[in-house]
This record gives sequence, structure tokens and C-alpha cells, in this order.
Amino acid sequence: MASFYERVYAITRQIPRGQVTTYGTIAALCGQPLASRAVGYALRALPPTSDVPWQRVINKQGKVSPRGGHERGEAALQRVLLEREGVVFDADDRVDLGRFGWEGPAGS
DNA sequence: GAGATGACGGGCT
DNA sequence: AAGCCCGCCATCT
Repeated sequence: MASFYERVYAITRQIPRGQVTTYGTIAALCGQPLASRAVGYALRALPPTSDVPWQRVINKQGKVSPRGGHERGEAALQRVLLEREGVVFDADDRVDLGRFGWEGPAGS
């Protein structure tokens, strides 16, 4: 069995360009619907240069998660990357999950 | 092996 | 509406 990390990355890599998903969704796709926190933990260790589109993973509020001490402006970078893919942020910096939300490979 | 941590989520105050 | 607390899970120290 690949570690939880590997599983999370594998799923994150499947997120279509221009779409986003939530930690809870990824956790569910991993077979652990309650491991949303662990998902964040896995992505946290992922370098911005990774081939994994971590920027497409946001919280259920439709906002980028404010990780502590984001001095490198990674949260801001995430927003830019998404807008660059066509994802739209509203006045509250929120994404319309009903429109850009990805519910998994089966949720075409 | 035990305790603390965190890019979450849902519920209650 | 915003803030606080509790529960869940994998990893780290």
C-alpha cells in the first residue's frame, strides 16, 4: 500500500485544469472521508514546484486555506494560479464550487 | 509508544 | 455573521 501521501497526490493529479476540489472530497476519494486534515497535512509538505496541482485544492468554504506564516505568499500564489486556469474568485475571494467544483473521476 | 500538530469540517454559542 | 470547540486522521517530535 502506498502511503496516504502518495494516494492524496495521485488524486490531486487527476483534478482537471480549471477546476477545484475540497480536502474533504479528496479524503473521500482516498476512502477516508474524515481524513480531511490529513489531506492538508500531505499537501503542506508538497513543494510549489511539484507536478501536483495542489493549487486546485481548497476548503469547503470555497476559499484558499490560510496556512500559518505564509510569508512567501503561497496563498496569494494559489489564487493567481487558479485565475490563470480560468477559475473565478468573487468579491470575498471565494470560488463557486457549484461551478468549478470537481467531485471526482465519476462525477463527470 | 505517547503527546502534540495542522493547507479541515461540522456544530454550537 | 463571526468565533470557539470538538472530533477525525496521518505524520512528526
